[in-house]
Amino acid sequence: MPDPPSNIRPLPRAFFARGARRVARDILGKILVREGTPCLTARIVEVEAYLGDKDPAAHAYSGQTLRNAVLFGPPGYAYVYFIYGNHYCLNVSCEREGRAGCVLFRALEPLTGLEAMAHARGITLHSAKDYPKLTSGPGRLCEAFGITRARDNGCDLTLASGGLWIGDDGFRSRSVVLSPRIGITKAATLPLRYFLSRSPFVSGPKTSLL
DNA sequence: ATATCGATTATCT
DNA sequence: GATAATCGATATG
Repeated sequence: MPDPPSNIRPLPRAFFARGARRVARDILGKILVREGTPCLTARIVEVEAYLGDKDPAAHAYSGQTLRNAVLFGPPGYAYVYFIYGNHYCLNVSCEREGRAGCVLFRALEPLTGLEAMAHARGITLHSAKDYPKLTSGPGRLCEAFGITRARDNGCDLTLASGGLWIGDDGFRSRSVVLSPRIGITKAATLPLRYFLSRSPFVSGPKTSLL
């Protein structure tokens, strides 16, 4: 059974046409969907906001290049980049054309298609304690969903027909907390990482600020 | 639980 | 030529 996402509606473009911090906070609890057989779905539990050309930690900081061009386009599109010679990372563009804010996906709670995700990750699921190894971490979630730059960069994440999209099933997030962003050296103290403090699928420390 | 380190390549200086 | 929005393995407390 292909697990059709019957009660999941795509988020409208207007959702993404806001500042990266608000999009980051509100996108927690939404669902990342990869159409296919089976359909892969997972709830977003950890993200980071990147603020565009004023943010020293953002890829847009030094202006537009071929690599980061999607960030300077309209909101709601996938920016996928390759890092450390090994991993892809997924972002969604925010704000509006010419404004390069975005949100980085850091961790998901897998909902459907877990065996397919495990296969894509090259691991075997022995018990529930293996589930976080599927999608906890920016590189891991991309591997689980088969996300690559060649395949998904520039994809419209508001279109269910696009193969990769972001949906809302009415879930209301509890206990959203903030912390500094992970793995960066510039602007490393700003509290721009958003996560659900109750979720066991969050990557990295669960100590919050504020 | 936290710390350190090697792998591996696109992108930019 | 240096760097990087990471991961997995290893070491140590």
